[in-house]
Order: sequence, then structure tokens, then C-alpha cells
Amino acid sequence: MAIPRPGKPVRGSLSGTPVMAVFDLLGRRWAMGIIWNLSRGAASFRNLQTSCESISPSVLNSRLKDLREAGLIELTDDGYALTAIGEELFQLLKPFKEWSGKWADHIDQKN
Amino acid sequence: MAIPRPGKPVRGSLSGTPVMAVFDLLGRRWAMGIIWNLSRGAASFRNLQTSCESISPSVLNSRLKDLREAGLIELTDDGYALTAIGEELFQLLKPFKEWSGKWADHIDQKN
DNA sequence: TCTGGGTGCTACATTATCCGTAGCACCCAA
DNA sequence: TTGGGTGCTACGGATAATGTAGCACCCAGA
Repeated sequence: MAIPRPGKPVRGSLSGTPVMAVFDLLGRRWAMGIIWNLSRGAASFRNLQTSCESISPSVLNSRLKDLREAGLIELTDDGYALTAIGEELFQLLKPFKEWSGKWADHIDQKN
Repeated sequence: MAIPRPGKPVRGSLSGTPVMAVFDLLGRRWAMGIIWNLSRGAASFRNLQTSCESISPSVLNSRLKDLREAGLIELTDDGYALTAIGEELFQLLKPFKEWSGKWADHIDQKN
């Protein structure tokens, strides 16, 4: 699948705004999980495969390609790593961890 | 598809942590876009359908069900609306807009 | 040099998910 | 009671994800 570019939504997004292109890119399986994993440092293909338990290599490869073409990750001597702007994106993802705790509590309450 | 619950990943996520359950839920088409749209206030089914240009009603319905079961949105007299915790999640999504601008510039530079 | 094991990735069939369109039930106003 | 708007479901085809197998490459040891 083609890579969504800001202003040129591929998958049919809301209005073609850059933020929707982001949602388009991140709204794919494993995309955010991969970024999350790479935040701890560069990782090899195999390494990512094991930390993303059940991802198949073909999808991992495809997602890595997406993220690389989007400029969020790059292939270094140490393996795949976040780029500067990818790291910035991770900083936005970071607060999700705390929120998810609240969310979990909220759901537990209901059950 | 079953709803991912914190601690009980459905689709096979990294490690079953709550944050991965979030990524599992949001890593579906339109999920973040719907939340983004609802941040401007409650919206009807039709309303969402038009603001999410090319979403099909069946997928929209499915996503709304996902988000409702996850407790992020609810059906009010005014239509679908963010819950309190859904609104909190939107606050985390908000900074993506600014970042996406940077990202767009970054990509333009490369081309 | 020739195993043998680790790594990165591809191929392919199966399954799940998404999309597009049609259409039904409901409400309300004319 | 007809017509139009709204909320949603059904279904067939397209697209994406999964699971498994396996190939090419490198390097270490015999």
C-alpha cells in the first residue's frame, strides 16, 4: 500500500489534512507498537519480531517500509532506529501509557 | 472483532500491557479520526459519515461499536459524543496536529 | 572448504478486515 | 399516505494481516 503523505491521503481520510495523514499511517496494525519498541533503542528485525510477539515477518517488513518511507525510522548499523522526527512522535505517544492505566481502571470498574 | 481490553490483548499485541491495548484499539482505520471529529462536539451517524469522507457505513458502525465498548464514546441525545475519558484521550491526540505540520515540512524538504 | 547456526527477508495460502452499494425500518412533516 | 431524512444492516468483492515455509547471506568453527 502506498504511503500516506501529508496533504495527500491515500486510504481515504477525513479531509486530507496532515494530521489525518498521520492517523492514516499510525492507524495500521503494529505501527505504534513498533515505534514504542524502538524508543528503547535500535533493534534488529529479529529483535522486533520477538518483542512484537505475534507479528508475522511479512507484515513487520511492510510496516518497517511504511515507517521508513515516512521518515520516522531508519536503518542504522545497529538496526532499525527512530529518526529525530520519529523520536518527537514518540514523545507524543509517551503520555498514552499513563492514560492507558486510567482507562484500564475505568473498564475494571464497569465489570 | 472483540474489543481489546487492557491486559487482555485480542489481536496479539506486544506484551499485553494496557498501552498496547490502546494501540490495538486505535490502530484501526478511522478510530483516531472519529475521536478527532467528535472533539468538536457530538455528531450524528450521518454527520460523521460525511466528515469522514470515504468511510463506509458498515465500518463506521463497527468502529463506533468498538469505541463505545471501550468507553471512549457514548450515544447521547445529540448523537455520538466523547465520554470524559475519551475527551482525555483526545487531549493526548491534540499535539499530533502541530507535529504533523513539522512532519509535512520534513517530507517536502526531501522531495 | 564445508557444515551449521543466526539473521534478514520473501512467497504464498488462509483468514480477517475493509470498502461500496443496496436497501430496510423508523420517524416526522406535508 | 407519500416523501424525504436518519440510523443502520447485509452482502459481495477488494485489500490487508496472519502463519508457515524457506531462501540468501554472513560468520564461526572443524
